[in-house]
This record gives sequence, C-alpha cells and structure tokens, in this order.
Amino acid sequence: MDALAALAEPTRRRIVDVLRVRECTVSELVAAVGMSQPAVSKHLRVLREAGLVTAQTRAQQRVYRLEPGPFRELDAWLAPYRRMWTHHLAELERHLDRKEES
Amino acid sequence: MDALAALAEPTRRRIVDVLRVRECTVSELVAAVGMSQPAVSKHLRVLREAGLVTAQTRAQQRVYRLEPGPFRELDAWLAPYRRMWTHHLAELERHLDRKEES
DNA sequence: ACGGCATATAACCGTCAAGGCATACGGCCG
DNA sequence: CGGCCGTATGCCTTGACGGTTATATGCCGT
Repeated sequence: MDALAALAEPTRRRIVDVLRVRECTVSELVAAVGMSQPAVSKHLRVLREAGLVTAQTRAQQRVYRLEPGPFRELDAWLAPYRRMWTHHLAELERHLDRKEES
Repeated sequence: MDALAALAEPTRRRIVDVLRVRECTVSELVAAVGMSQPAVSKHLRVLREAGLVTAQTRAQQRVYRLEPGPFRELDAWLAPYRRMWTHHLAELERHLDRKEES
C-alpha cells in the first residue's frame, strides 16, 4: 500500500498527526486515537510498510516516529498541481490590474 | 469520500495526472487509462463528489477539468510536515558548519 | 526461570469499493 | 421522429479493509 493510500484512512491520519508533534509509544497512540490496541497495531503496520513511520524498540515498548521520505514524495507529486492555483492567482491579479487601469 | 481517499486509487491518480495537462472528455480518458467506459465514469463520479474535478457539458460530450480547491487543502494539510525535512536540512547544515569550524 | 507487561499476529465477520456487463438517459442528425 | 453517439447508472461478484476478541511473542523484574 503506498503512502497516499495509507494516509487515506482517517485513523491513520490521526496517528501521523499525533506523531508529527512528538514520537510516541503504542499505548500512547492507543490512548490518543481511542481504539483497541490491535487495531492501532495494524494501522501502525500499514504505516510502517508504507515507510511513513519507523519503530525503535525500547524495553518492552516500541517508540514510533515519522519518516520524512514519503511525505517528501507526496509533496513532490503535489508540486506540479500547485501551478494550478498560483497560475490562477496570477490571472486574477492581472484581471484586477486591468480593472484599476480603466 | 474526501480528496485524499479519492486520490488513493491509482486509476484516479492516473486520471488527474492526465487532466493536469489539459481538460479531457470521457472518451479521451477512457483511451488514456485503458479501462471500460463505465469504470472511468464511476471514477469520475468519485472525483466529482470529492470536488477534485468538474464537468462541463458540450454537445453529447462532457469535458472534465481539475478544480484547485481540494489540492490546496491537501497542500495545506501537508504543510506542517514540510518542517520535518526542512528542519532536518537545517540540522545537517549546522552540523556541517560545525565540522568546518573544527 | 516465571509471571507480567507491551506489542504483534491470527482468526473471523461485516462492510464496502472496484470492475464487468447490461441498460437507461439525453442530445444531435438524418 | 427515430436512431445513434457519448455518458451515466444498476446490478452482481469478488476481493480487500477495518474492527473485535483471543492468542502468541518478547522483554523485563523478581
């Protein structure tokens, strides 16, 4: 499952939104998203396999943290689309300028 | 279905990637993605309901084009994550600077 | 070494999405 | 007005996903 598909799930978005602030253990994430522990573990597995997070074992806990790579790729994919609104803004500005002239 | 979920589908990504270059009719998209016409129409419906595209009726054809809004929202959601790698780059630079000093 | 804690996996179920085929809608032209 | 072309929708099947409960794994402290 690629990064976009992984992020399509609201719960997983919840998780990465939490991890963006600070790295967390599984139990902390369980508390944060208010769902059963196995469910969270499964989502974490998906996020791991998508390369969005990595886990570091510390004692019996696993500390999850975000991995920038896929987010960069997503940003790169999105980049050409940015032209859409920047271009539109430029058009709008030209339009307003023309109006001022008249 | 929100924009991210809509874009999670490879075929739909294919479609928007085509539409990014230029607006298209349904038959053109069918040819582009190599799938049955009903399948493409269904994907277009999903994209429409997610606000990612709009259709303009021209004779018997419907011309589809991208709509910037959801892409901007996606970009906005992604924005805070950009800090991840920009910050990391800054760290790296500081690290290199320190190395140069010594 | 054993019991317990934190996490992962297994098995199962309900739901839903995606694809195909057949068909309905709607505008154009003869 | 009837038929055709382009597109949308219905129906059906199949496969994948998300959630829960029960159980396995792995590490720690005693």
